[in-house]
Amino acid sequence: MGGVAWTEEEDQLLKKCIERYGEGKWHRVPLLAGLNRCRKSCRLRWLNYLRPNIKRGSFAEDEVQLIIKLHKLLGNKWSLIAGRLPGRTANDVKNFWNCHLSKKLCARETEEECNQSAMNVETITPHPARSISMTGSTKQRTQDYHVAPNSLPAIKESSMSMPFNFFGVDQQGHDQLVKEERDIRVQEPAGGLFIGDLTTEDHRFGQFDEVNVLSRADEGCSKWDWDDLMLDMDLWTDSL
DNA sequence: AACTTATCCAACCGCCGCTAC
DNA sequence: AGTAGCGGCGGTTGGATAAGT
Repeated sequence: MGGVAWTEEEDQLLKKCIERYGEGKWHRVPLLAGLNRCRKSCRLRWLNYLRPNIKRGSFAEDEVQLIIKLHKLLGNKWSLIAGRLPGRTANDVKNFWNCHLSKKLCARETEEECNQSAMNVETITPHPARSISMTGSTKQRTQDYHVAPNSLPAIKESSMSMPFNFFGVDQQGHDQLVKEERDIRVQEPAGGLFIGDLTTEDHRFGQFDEVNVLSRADEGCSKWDWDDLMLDMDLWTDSL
């Protein structure tokens, strides 16, 4: 291996130490646990191997698809990608990518490039059937999203009191307040971060070709980062 | 069976950003 | 403002194992 392998005894010592003192303060762990390992080794061993609920074994097809999608959006941000795959560690995801996906995708891309140039076909981006644009209060960013009805992700328990106003754009191009929502429910941290109440099934949205979601700047920002929010909008819409 | 090559993955290394002083 | 210490991250390494010849 890359270094000296951990023994069963060392694992037990580390596990007991974390159970007793909790995670964090890694600089103290070697001393507290009585281990002849550096803080980084202890942290890594815990995060990648000893931590409860770590999923072992091969990646399921849906996990693979999610990794590909996330990597497209985030690049080599393994910890962020792993954060959205319950039970998977950043190291697992990174290894899996390096061993399996990078080669596979590279081969596929080369093949596609050959096909493209051979056929001289122009790629056409489909026009969204219905779009949603979002504007954050702290980081201005607007983008159109394709939203298909009845295909929204499941909502898990969590919430943030971030006020949003839903504006519909009518046929004359005028904004109309459709809905005011305070509690935007989200899924976090491991399974992603989705806006829960943004639903085109809402009959009030049906009359509009476009819905704008605007946070109210006067209320400040929540603990969730807009980048996360936007990422999940990307994921959500990309999967449709 | 013996050897070589490829693949997997745990562990290490160096860097970065944050925080406290 | 500068610096040290820390946690965290991504890239890399190299031993173990599987697959191929």
